[in-house]
Amino acid sequence: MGRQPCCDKVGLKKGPWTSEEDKKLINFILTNGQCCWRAVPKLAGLLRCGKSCRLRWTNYLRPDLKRGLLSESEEQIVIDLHAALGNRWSKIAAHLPGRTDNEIKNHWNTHIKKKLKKMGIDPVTHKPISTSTDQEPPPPQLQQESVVPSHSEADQNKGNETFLESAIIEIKEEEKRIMSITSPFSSTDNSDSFCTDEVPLIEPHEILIPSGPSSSTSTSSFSSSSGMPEEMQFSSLEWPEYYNNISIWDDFNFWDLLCEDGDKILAVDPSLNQFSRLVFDHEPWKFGLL
DNA sequence: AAATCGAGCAACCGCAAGAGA
DNA sequence: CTCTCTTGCGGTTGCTCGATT
Repeated sequence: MGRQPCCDKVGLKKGPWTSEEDKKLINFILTNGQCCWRAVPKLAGLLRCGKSCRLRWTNYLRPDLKRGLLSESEEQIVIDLHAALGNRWSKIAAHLPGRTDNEIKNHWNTHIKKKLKKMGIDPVTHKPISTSTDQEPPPPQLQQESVVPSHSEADQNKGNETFLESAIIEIKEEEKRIMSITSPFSSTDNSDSFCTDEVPLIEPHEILIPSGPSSSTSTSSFSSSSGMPEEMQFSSLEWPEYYNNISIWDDFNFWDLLCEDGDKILAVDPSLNQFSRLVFDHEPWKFGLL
């Protein structure tokens, strides 16, 4: 029998995505939402396989993604969850909003692994690396807590502990539930599980606008529960001059966040000190002052 | 200044699970 | 129940870029 490959590889493009491809994919998903990924490339006019589109969206284009390195506290959460769950990156990522499993996996392999080894901790077992074999290993959970290093963020970690406990308990319960399934009818309750691929249709009120370090007049979080926050509306003073001259698609890496609000899209430019905002019609991808 | 090396990360691959016909 | 299709996940690869020689 054999599985059908995810795509007909003949004539399909591979490798890094161009901004033009990104544009097409974002345009399609924001216009139509996520549907059958296999159909996306065809409908969006992309010479990619659906899997590649899904990955690109999930790991890079999704509007709610955080950028940059994981913070100390996030790193600590990853370490603790990894101690409890192992390499279940998607489960770990589910407890770190705005982070993807791929990102966490990469960060683990490039940063955390080294860090733990440097500290004399085996990144696989989370036990102290020791040459002696007669050392009695502590129970897994207690042990992983004991080897986790304390640092200047201890206070924050205290807060994380309860978070982690509940996260781990939640996952354990989910596992128990799965294990205890004896009838197919009991498997339908997965409403409490969170999947990183299920969040593209983010509501405006769910988006937090990060405050820039020197934010003064125009940075704060959404607090309104519906519609476009007033603060996201443009004043001509906030409009960066260069936006009038560039194509947003030439390089939209400057996007930090965007969200749909009716037929509008909000985007934030973190490269500017004051997180200037732009609002534009996403159909037909022209933007300007409102 | 050029060559080499290594770290970091985006993207790919193959397998497994889920869903529906 | 079986088969097929789609999606999700984790491991791995390979490219890019900065650091070092």
